[in-house]
Amino acid sequence: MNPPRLSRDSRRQQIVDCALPLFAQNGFAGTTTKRIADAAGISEALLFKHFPSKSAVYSAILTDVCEADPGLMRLRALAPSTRTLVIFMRGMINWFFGTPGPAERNEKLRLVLSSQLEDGEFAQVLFDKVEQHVAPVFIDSLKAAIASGEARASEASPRDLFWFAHHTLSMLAASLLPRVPPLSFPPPAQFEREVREFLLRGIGLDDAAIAAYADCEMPRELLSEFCSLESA
Amino acid sequence: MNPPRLSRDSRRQQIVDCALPLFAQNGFAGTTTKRIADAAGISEALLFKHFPSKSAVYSAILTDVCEADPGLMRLRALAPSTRTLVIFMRGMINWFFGTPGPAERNEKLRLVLSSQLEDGEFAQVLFDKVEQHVAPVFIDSLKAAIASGEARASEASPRDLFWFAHHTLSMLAASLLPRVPPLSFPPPAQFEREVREFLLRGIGLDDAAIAAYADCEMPRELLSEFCSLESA
DNA sequence: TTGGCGTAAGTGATCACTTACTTACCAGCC
DNA sequence: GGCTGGTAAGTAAGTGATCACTTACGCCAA
Repeated sequence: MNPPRLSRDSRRQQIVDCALPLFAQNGFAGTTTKRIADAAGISEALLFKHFPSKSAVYSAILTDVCEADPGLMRLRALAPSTRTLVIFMRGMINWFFGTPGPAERNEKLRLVLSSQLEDGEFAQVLFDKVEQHVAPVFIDSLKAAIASGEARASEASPRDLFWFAHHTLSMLAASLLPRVPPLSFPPPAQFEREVREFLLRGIGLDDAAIAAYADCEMPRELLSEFCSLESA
Repeated sequence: MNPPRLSRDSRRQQIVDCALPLFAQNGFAGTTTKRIADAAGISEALLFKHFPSKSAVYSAILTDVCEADPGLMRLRALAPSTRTLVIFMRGMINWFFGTPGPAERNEKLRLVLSSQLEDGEFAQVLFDKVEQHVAPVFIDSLKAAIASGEARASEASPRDLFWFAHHTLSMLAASLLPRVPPLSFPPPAQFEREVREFLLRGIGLDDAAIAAYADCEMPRELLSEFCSLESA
């Protein structure tokens, strides 16, 4: 009958887990401590035994989301090449629009957008991580593609091009967040082809190279790596 | 000594004008009716004489922002061409990053992002307007560019390509919203060149055409048109 | 004189957060 | 094993502040 008594750590983690979707859905101001406590199945008093303030819960969520540094070494181990570049781009598109349940991804998107509407601190931490761990794969491969003649050089640095592509995908995903999306796009498979071509052309890849690697399959393991990786 | 008594319409408009930056900055839940009243220099009671609820003020803002249908006819009157396409793209980039005070633009950006984090209704209305009044210029010119051989056809429809470009710019602008932006980019002039090249390449424009129209000046009047137009 | 602009002073509800208290668990001692 | 005391998990019932929103009334121009 009684709910189980949890250890300090697991209770704290449970609160964070329960609060995450609430903050993501309703924003900081729109989320009440009562609703967090209810979601966790505890009293507000206990919530404040674990966290000194509502802000502390929010901060704990943000640092939590920034954790998790999975096997990105495997992706970094891939030799920089045009093929890796295309695989990378497909992986990134897949992360934003792919199948493995939009819940977690949408929560992160919402947190980033909320952060940008506020002080941007969380976005900064997250983008730093992406720039350190994700972007280099793209950058090295793009350089390799240019060197091999399969891509033209750009006005923009590979690093800037990475963020252009990343931001395009972020905003597209954001526009699909509402229950009734404000814009309609083609079905997933076609949509993926469209976006991929747009981005690969944008970063200077030649049409011949785009066509050549159009059907290279995503290594399954790498694809899943990518999903967890983007959360780094 | 007494504050001036305003007519119903002008008072109502004043309230909307004062509330807009508050909602844009703090979101719906984060904005209190007291702060709106203070910003307008009136009592809360008067606020509720003009609007039945806080939500009504918000709705009035959104419909207000969606109004204003300026001389977009002049832009539509431009003959569809590769040159018009490049001018259009520069105008769009300029609207997102240009000089005429980021205040108004940032407010609209914040409202759109907030809307996407909530029900997306406002974003839908705004995007509908853009698709009706802004996108056709782009679409027709891109078709013309393809027909003239200066652009390659894409997997994506010109309409989708327009939104890809628009979303890229939206997210870039959104990432620059926080006081301390989470990402740093080159100085404006260089940044504009980078983004323009990325987007024009992305929509399939040939490098030769990009270079050919690289220095075509923005007609001043059209540029300002564009600014007010994007709010349509 | 009177209709509508305008406000002072509230309303109950809900906010983040506390206080005072009970309950379960687990030592260490007999 | 039982008994027990200390500690931490957990809660009921608040706190004053602030929320969105009202009521009752003054005031001024037409």
